Amino acid sequence: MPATARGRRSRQALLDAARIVFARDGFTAARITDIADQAGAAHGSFYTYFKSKDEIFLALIEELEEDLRVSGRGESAASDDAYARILRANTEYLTAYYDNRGIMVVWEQAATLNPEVAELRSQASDRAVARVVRAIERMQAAGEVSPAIDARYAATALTGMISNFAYRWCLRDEDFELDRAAQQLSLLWANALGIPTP
Amino acid sequence: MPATARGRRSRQALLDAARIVFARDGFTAARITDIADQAGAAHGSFYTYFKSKDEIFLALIEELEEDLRVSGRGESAASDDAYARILRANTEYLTAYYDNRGIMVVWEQAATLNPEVAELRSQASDRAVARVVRAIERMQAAGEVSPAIDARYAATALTGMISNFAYRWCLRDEDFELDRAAQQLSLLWANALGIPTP
Amino acid sequence: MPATARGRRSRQALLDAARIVFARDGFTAARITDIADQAGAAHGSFYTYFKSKDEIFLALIEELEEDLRVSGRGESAASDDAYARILRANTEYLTAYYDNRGIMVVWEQAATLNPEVAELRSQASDRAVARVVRAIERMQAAGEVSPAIDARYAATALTGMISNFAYRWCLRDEDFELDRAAQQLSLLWANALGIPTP
Amino acid sequence: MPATARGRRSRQALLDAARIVFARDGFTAARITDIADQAGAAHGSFYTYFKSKDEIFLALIEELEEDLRVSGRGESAASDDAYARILRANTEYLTAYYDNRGIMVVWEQAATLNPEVAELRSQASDRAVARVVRAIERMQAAGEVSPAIDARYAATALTGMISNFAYRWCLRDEDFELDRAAQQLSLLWANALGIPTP
DNA sequence: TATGAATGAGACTTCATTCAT
DNA sequence: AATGAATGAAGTCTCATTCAT
Repeated sequence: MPATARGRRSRQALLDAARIVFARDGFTAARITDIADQAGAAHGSFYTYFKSKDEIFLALIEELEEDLRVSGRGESAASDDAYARILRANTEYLTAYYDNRGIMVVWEQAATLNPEVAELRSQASDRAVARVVRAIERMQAAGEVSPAIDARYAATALTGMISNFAYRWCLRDEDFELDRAAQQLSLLWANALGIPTP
Repeated sequence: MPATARGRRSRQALLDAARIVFARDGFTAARITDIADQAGAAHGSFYTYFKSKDEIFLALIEELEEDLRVSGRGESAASDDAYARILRANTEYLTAYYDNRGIMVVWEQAATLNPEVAELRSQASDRAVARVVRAIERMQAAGEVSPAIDARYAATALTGMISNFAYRWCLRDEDFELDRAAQQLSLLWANALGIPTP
Repeated sequence: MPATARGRRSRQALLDAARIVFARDGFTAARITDIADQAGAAHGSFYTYFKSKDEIFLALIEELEEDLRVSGRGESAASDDAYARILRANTEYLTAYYDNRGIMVVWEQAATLNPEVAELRSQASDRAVARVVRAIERMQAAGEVSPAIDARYAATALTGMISNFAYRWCLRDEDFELDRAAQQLSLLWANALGIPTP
Repeated sequence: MPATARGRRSRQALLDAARIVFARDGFTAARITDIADQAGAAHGSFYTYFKSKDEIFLALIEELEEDLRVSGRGESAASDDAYARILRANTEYLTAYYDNRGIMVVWEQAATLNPEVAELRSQASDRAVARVVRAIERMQAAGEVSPAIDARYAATALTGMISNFAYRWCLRDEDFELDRAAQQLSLLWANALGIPTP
């Protein structure tokens, strides 16, 4: 981290610029020059703060995950039933994805190009899968979900269903509505596991 | 198309080489030189048959889709029930994806880089979604699926669930088993729509 | 020269094609492939008859000069006065240039690129200059042209005036009229040398 | 334009190098590499300042025209008669052409290859023609030049006579003398229009 | 002779990264 | 810290010419 306030400002300007440029041009097509220009900095100044295009992208993703995590901190009343929890989680995810759709789509792209980005992407997925695995197993223990369901397969499939839906929606700007999507996806999710729905 | 048999052989050799190189190196890292080398041809010969890396990739995808379509021609006994049809379709899809996993994963990558590839990818998705939309609507008309389900949202979500599962499985070589995956995914799919399962 | 009639036909087809392609694309941009295509021949057949692009161009120029020489054989009545002879020569030159304007313009271009073509071009110029030098000297001997005129400078300048006019006219398709141009240029030419005009 | 003095020096070094290389090798044969080498710069540095060979050539021509314009600013005493003015203009033109003969000859070549260069070339010609047209019309109005002369045809022909003479002279390094050429060409020019000569 | 595929030298251009000021 | 110029590796593509059938 830069020592001076001025340095921190410059670094942040580059990060903000990178978010815009990556979202606009994609990972591959984005050029260091463009990011520096967008930040109002000289070409060479970029390297004062980041070693490479990959590095700034990783920093950007970290910042993004921080944002997503904060926005995901909805108050989950203990009294919520299973369906309500699913609905809220899906709504939050879709909202966050849509709000950051430019960079989310590029993240998927960058993950196909850079192993470290791929690793970050995988870890995020894995965390989500693990959370869902635990939830399913808890419900199976409580007799609320059939033992015929394999928690790991199901968690992978269902989280993938949500993230892929979000990706397609945002990538091609398809005509879906946020609330309806959250409701329909949650319905499918709950039905798939045999959880009662309203 | 080349006029002589020799020409057709050369072209095919380049396509075969491209499949290997793309699967090994990814779309971006693959170089024309490598493809020509792999095909045992001179550098310039590549350009006798293809104008660019993008063009040969598109040709490769067309060939691939042809292959997938052929392998998808399973005999569907009229007596099949809904679940059996879902299971067979999913099994076929996962099998084909796995058999071609190298190039399938690169296809996803290339789709993020080249608009024409993206278009092909989208069309393939759209066709699958459209098929499932029709099936759901038919079952809704027959009272087998609840009218609370929005066919378009559901078809997008469920096909996405399958293809995303296949992608993650093949991308990271995760420890899933083909038959179990097909069975679990089909179970989730059927449950989600309220279709009876064994 | 090809031994068989078929061979001679092929060679001529290539020459005709070359004239079209060179006139259309210019010397540099014209490709062997295009010439062969235009002639309805295979790419490789070109080399049965010509060693290179330069060679076919030289052959073409020879053919062209033959044509020009034939068309320049106007009957020059002995009774003609000097102005009439000048007018006829200029009219013939401009007519021939205009009729072959596509290739004439390319000839000028090719002369800047290929030494042999430049040599041919120079020889043609030199012949024209030499003819005019002789004519001026004859007229000076006869007291019809002032001895203050240097025949070599004048002949170079006046033939250049005509050919440059033709070049500009045809290159940019400028709005000049053949008869008026011939008349005006001849008037300038005759005046320049002090030869009586009508 | 470069922001720093160092940048401007580098750009100028490339322009100077280009002038040498183009004059030596011609437009087509000149390579970017050679220009960079000649300027003592790295290959890639060329592209810091110019997008292509065409672009640097155009910049070079602009610089050249600036030079020519400056050198053409001879003091024209109002007392000059028509012949004196013609003689001075021709002397200046031939001098400038000869001094820059290397690049002037290449300019003619490049004009046959690049439309933008051709356009610049044409504009320069057109300006010269327009100036002469006005001069002739003025003299016709004053009764000094016969109305039988068509000003546009004559101006095109006479300026072409001069420039073509210069071109041939410099292209083949023909044995002409600057002063004698200027005097002879001016004599022909004046005679052609019926202007009194010494 | 005709064909069309094969070859490979050679030029151009991009842009991430380094460096001098 | 900031600037902007300098570097050069790396890859693409063209096309005249050669060759095998």
